[in-house]
Amino acid sequence: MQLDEIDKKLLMLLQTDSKRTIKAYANDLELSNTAVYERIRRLENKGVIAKYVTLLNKGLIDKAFVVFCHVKLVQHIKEYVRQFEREVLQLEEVVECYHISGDYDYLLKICVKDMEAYREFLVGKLTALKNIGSTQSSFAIQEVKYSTAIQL
Amino acid sequence: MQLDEIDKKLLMLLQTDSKRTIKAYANDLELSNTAVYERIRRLENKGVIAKYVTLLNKGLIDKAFVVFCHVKLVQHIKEYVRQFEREVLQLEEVVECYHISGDYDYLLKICVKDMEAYREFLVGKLTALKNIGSTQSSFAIQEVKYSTAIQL
DNA sequence: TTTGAAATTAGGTGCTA
DNA sequence: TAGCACCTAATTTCAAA
Repeated sequence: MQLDEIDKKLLMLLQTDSKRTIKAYANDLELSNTAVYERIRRLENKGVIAKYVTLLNKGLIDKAFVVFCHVKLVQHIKEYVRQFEREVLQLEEVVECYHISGDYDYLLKICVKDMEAYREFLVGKLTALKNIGSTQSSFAIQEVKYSTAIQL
Repeated sequence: MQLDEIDKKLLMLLQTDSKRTIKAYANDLELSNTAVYERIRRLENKGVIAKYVTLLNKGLIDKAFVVFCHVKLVQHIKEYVRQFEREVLQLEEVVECYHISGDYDYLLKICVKDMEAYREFLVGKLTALKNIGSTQSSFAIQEVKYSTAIQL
């Protein structure tokens, strides 16, 4: 997918705030309304723009307790791996999950209310899954940076 | 902040897709246009709704190489810690950074084009910072789950 | 530039503390 | 009676062609 400099600037603006008017983006880019409108349509159709979402303040909705959990599986048979990944998708507390290189197989980011809620998640849901070997939890002491924007 | 069941449903809808019309949310919630409009306004003013953003498809913009980097500082004097955190905020490749418990001090999530770009980031920017002790990088083999939505 | 649709505002009702 | 959440309807603004 080829993006010119205007596309990149536009995408940076959209990543920062998706609720401004097209006219506002057009002003910033020194383009016409229509030109910007068509670029956005094109970027949506090509799939570069994946979705428009609302971000919440975790502190105000009682989900400020963030934990990173490294998970090791017992066996790495394709079938078991697939099953684990399918099950993780269903766990509402898990906001991110990556299959990673290194000592552990997976890294999960979990958002819950507090330590008690995390314990319930860990004992009642995560380690209750088949094929989980060991886990190691790191607690977020502070969120230094959180961004959904990718620099272009 | 007190959220009733309607607020929670509304926030789930907004987290999933922020570009639908108010009428559409109103239909789903079986409320009037105005009632939904005023709830959204209230949630914005209270700060529960932090912002509206556009999410991009990392694969289509050459930033599909995701790395988790654990960082240990040499010294933990408040001044040095603050400086490190200030500098991390300026690193455009770093999309998330958490001060965490455990063997390492920080966990960074980094999005770049490829291994070569990561090497340049690591050598040219991250380990060039003052007070960095050791780092350990884990590469994302696969993104199993990525969500900005928090379950309410 | 125009037009239809959407967001926003205005004005009023009923419930609850 | 004050405050809140909701309604319908009028108005303004914007996306879309």
